[in-house]
Amino acid sequence: MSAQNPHPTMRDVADLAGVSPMTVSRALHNDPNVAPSSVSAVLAAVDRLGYRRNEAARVLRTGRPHDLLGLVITNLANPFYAQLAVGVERFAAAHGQRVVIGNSADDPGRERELLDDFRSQRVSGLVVVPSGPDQRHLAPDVLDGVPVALAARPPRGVDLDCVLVDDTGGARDLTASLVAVGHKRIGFIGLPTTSWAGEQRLDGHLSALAAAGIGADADLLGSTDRLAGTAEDVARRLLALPRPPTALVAANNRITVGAYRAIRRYAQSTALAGFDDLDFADLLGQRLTVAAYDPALVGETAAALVLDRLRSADSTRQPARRRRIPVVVKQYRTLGDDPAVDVVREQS
Amino acid sequence: MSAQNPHPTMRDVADLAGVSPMTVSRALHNDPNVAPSSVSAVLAAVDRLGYRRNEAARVLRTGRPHDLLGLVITNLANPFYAQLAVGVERFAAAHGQRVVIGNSADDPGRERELLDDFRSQRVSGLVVVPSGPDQRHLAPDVLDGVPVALAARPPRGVDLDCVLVDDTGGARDLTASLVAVGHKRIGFIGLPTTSWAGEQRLDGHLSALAAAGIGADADLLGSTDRLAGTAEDVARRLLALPRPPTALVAANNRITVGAYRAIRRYAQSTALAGFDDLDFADLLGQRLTVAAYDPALVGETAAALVLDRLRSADSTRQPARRRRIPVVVKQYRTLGDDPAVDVVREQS
DNA sequence: CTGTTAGCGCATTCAG
DNA sequence: CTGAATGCGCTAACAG
Repeated sequence: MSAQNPHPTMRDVADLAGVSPMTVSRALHNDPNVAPSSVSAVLAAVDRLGYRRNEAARVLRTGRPHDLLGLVITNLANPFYAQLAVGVERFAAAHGQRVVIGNSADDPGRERELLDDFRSQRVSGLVVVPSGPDQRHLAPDVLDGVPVALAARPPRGVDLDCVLVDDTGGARDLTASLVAVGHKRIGFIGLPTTSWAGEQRLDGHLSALAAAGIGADADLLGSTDRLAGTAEDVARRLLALPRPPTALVAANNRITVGAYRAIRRYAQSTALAGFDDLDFADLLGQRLTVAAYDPALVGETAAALVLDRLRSADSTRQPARRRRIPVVVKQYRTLGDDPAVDVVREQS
Repeated sequence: MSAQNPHPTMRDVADLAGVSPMTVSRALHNDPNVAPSSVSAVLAAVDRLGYRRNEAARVLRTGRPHDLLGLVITNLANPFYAQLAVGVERFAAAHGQRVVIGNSADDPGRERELLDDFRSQRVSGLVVVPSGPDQRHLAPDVLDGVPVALAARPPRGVDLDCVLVDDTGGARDLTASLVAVGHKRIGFIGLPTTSWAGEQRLDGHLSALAAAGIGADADLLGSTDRLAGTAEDVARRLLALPRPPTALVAANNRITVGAYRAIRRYAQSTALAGFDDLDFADLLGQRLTVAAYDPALVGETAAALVLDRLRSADSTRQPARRRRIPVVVKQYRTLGDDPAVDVVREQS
């Protein structure tokens, strides 16, 4: 209860319990070869002193890493990555591991700093959303065997465990859902093509068109590079074409919102489909189709890959594994679609 | 480059550099009393071996805590707390501290576990979003002087540094903004009254009414307890009153969305104001007033309080401090308010 | 079942 | 400017 010695050690506990430090250590590790009477004496002393094992000493002595996972994320403020972090934390906690988080802000230099830090801390494993063009600095030999899994982006320049979203399949299904209801001129607003997801989602879109026998019209392919302007600008430009599209596909949630703005203003009959779920989708005055998946599952799966490697002895020898997170297409109706709309008051 | 000895020590570096471990230590600490030639020899050896200081050994030896802040959060999946975490991480990183995050899921038991863990890890400070009815377990003496700051919720049963949002003032201003445009019958949908923010926001609402000389009508006060049903249900009930309110105030973002649904369906002319900002507010088919603040600032401020205490020697002696995060009222127009609406295509 | 010995890697202290 | 000795708190490996 009362704090006198700020950090009592095993010695202190041992003295109070009238045993040796070794017995304390054993008792605290649930070693069966300790007399019950000793155990209770130790526990009592621990309680009285407020003793807490010094992790640093334990780590130093055993040479084993902390039960600590390092998570390097590009942007915790983005709900997608926040959810991913939730998934990592959840899985880690369920397996007795803590999580240290670092924000790389998509800066490869900062990413390296964080990795350095984490390794100095002797983390037992790493989950990384990589930011640079290449991940050779994450190769098993340079990491001295600390297991790592990439999340949301694929390894480049080296083969590593990774968890990816089914971008291509999701985008294909999204576009296919528009084709299925008769759309033939479908505009696409993509991410910068330098981004992995951007490339994949464009591929998916194009393959859906090809499968439907619709020729790709270059005029209908927009993207939100820095030059092209905001998603809303790009959408507006597409809607202003001589032969405008009857539907728009947006490559992520932010783009979907931009496209929505443009549609509401300039061409309200245009259909809209977007990658990523929107939790306020039913509040919009527009039907919306989305390609949805569970970002937390990405984190959970990545953590699972890391912990799995941690458990298996010859971790370094196993080949890199890939996991793919499924994407499903969902339709949202608007509030206005509800037959009950405008029924006004119930009683009154 | 090549990894041979998985964890080279100072000894290894010293041997390779042809100096003693002590010189390595000094060189790595930028001790001025080291010959430049030794420094460069050490640095070269470090680089060649991929040496990295063992934090556990350093911590053990110095007795000082890690440069590590523990963050206990109730729900990382909630954007509010995710932003708060961003703020903590940002401030910590700017001051050379890492952050360990744990999700308590609002469970006081889990919170204690996490705190225990963090203290075993010898974190240098703590930021906690407390979940229990009382925070005596965070008192300075039971924490042996590890500085702690509460975020988003006030201390109970003990006086601690804390950072709170100006719930009362924000709610007051929110309601006042409705009064200012002539509303006299204003419905309020609150949080469960057991919640700190719930209480404060209700207070603010009532004080705005009182200031305007509007008597509080109990019929117009709803809340989203478990019994009362969802926010949408409560809103609908208010709108169905014999003399329905002309405006609704929602006590947080989720409630705002529920109220919005009810208004769109049953009483579209009702004005709406809500606590918390909504990043898609302008997409709704309804003008909206919100009481907005910066959640990341809550985290930053809490981290600042902790680090400040860390720096000052006699930290325990200082009285507990309180910081209040300002809340501002913002008006959103809808897309439909835009004069450019329905201008259709630009060129065509 | 229990205790003793020894050393993990580093930084403080003191002596060159 | 440099090095040798010492011990932080803990636990593996060995005695009892």
